[in-house]
Amino acid sequence: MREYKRAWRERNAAHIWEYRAAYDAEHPDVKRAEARRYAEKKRQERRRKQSRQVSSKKYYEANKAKHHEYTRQWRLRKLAEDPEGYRAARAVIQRRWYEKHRDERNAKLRAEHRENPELKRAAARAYYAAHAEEQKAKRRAYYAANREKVLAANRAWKDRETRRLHAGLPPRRLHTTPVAERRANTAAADAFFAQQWPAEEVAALRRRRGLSLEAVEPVPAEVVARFERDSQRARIEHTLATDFSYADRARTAEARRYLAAQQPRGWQIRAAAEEARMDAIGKQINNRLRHREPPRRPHHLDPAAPHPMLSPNNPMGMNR
DNA sequence: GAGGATCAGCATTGTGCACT
DNA sequence: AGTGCACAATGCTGATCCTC
Repeated sequence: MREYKRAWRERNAAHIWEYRAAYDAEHPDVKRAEARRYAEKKRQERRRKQSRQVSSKKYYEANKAKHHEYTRQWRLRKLAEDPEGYRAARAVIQRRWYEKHRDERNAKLRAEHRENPELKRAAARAYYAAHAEEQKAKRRAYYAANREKVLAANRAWKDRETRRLHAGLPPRRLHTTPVAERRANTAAADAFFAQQWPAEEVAALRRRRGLSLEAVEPVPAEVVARFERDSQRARIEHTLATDFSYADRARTAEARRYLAAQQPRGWQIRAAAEEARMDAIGKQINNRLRHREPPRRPHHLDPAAPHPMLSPNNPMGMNR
């Protein structure tokens, strides 16, 4: 009977709709009352659901230990009943969760590792020590399977090293900063940038350097003129480089001649001197930041062993 | 080939809610 | 009041890739 009625309603949906609309138009008060009843019913449902949640939560909080024990037993039972099926079902659920929280979780793992890398390192060292041969065999198998890839990576590395040596650059050493050092750096930066200078101290500093406001000389007209010339030159250079309406060669040459004419006599000499001065500053900074002796950890199995990089046969020792 | 960083995946435990 | 289960989170281990 139910099925028959459902089919009938489906067949006559348009008719029912018309009939309802006509009835509602004739009895607006009935329609309103119906709407109110419906809204009230929904509200009640929501309230009931909420109170169920609250009481469930209360019950859970009151019987937490019991519930944990129950859940533990339930899981053991399920596992015993059907180990394969249970594991598979669980894996699906976990997979779902993992897909949804992949980035978040990985970020968390990275942060944890950064906070305390020793934990993981110690475990890795122990593992390597216990499975040295196995690991080496795996490495060899990987090499056998990916020989070209490994060789290409080695070539790329050697090329880079060669370029570095020719350019006279210091060795490139990537290393993470230990937690303690990171903390100290942050604290120092905070102390430096957040420090408040009392007005009288600022005044004292200025006096000591002959920078008191009264003593500041007006900027010489010549310096102002040079600054304005340089600014204009930079603007023109920028326009030439970016505005295609200046693509015409003759006009470009003309503009350059104009720029040259604008420069005061001897500007090339002065520019070279400035260049040399900037170079000297750059070198100083470079020297200060250079890693002279890159940090090394002793060999994890044999702390007395020389580092492979120091081996005369190791191509990586080329920078020594 | 050593050792580090990162990530995936399984194990374990905790939490909350629907349902009986 | 109690059960059952999905989702959430963390622990632990090993795989893979990277740098040197």
